[in-house]
Amino acid sequence: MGHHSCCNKEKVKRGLWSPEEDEKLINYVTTYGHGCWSSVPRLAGLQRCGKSCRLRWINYLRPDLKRGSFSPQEAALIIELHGILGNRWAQIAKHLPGRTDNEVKNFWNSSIKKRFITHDVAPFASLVDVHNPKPPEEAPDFVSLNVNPNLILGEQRDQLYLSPSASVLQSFVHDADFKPIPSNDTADLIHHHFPLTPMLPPLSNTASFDPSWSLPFVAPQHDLGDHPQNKKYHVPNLSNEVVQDIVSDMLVNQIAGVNPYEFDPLMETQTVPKLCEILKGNLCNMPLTSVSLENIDPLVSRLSSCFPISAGSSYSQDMHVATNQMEIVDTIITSMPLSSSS
DNA sequence: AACCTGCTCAACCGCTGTTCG
DNA sequence: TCGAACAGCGGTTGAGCAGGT
Repeated sequence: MGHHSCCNKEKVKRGLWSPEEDEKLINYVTTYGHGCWSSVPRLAGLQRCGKSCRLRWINYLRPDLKRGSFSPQEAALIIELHGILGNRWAQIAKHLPGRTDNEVKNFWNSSIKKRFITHDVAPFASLVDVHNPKPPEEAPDFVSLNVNPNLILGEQRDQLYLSPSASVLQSFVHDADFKPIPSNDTADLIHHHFPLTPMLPPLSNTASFDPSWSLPFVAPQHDLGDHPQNKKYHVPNLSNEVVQDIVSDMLVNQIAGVNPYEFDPLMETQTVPKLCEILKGNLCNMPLTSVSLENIDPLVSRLSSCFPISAGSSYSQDMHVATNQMEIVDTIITSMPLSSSS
């Protein structure tokens, strides 16, 4: 098990980087550029291999790196992209400015993947499912809908059609306050709740909006039509507002311990701590004194609409419920530490 | 207080693809 | 065409930490 060729020539240091080493690397790269990485350690006066220097720079020292927890938008996009690209972390990271493949991979493995493993469920279908869809009787219930044809990663246009994957939508439909329609066709169910809407730019005036959310949005280029085979993939296009709402609902329902309908394995446990951090990160970006109703309005408005009115529930959408919702929001906010991330 | 367990994430490993002489 | 050097990627590891007992 030999080391990388550049590491064999002389004794090199391993393990965590010291601040002094970081400083040397930063000084060298910012002054001269990295050039050939194998020569960087010698020229920068470091007892490291070039590979280690490269990794340290790319994953940690690069000035354009974003720090802190993933925003709900980023989380949603990672889930979405992973459904299409699989474990191609570098490809996924390219769509997340300031994030590294390592970061995305760690986030996935620690926060997202586990909930699927826990329930022995394949989180997303691959592209194969698009091109070789199984007949309905062979396909698992949600797999055929897990592929989102509205998310287009076209190199020609370098633009995305962004809409949540069907799995996310299904989770949303389960979790939010939607009255199920009597249909076994989930696409119909989704379409019932999300009439086709053109893709809109992300909201820029909401507290939960992440300024780095800079993916270009374009109107849908085509419709998959009514062909029966296409129908199963015909997920409506959703505005980014709805994407944000979906993630907010995922957060709120779980944080509040709300389970409006039946137990949903896709939405249970494991992701809660991390998603709490995401919400925390967004809210804590505001000065504490400004955490007012106005600032959290998007979240509150979703709370108002998505809390359960299920059979057997005594809740109704009156002021009492609104008060309870606000108490929960307050609880969430006040329970958060003042700062997050490293 | 001590120990255990699980989680996070920086760093490493080993492989593949690309470049260049 | 070939092989060495290099860049880049995904999988894995392990130190450090937090929370539970």
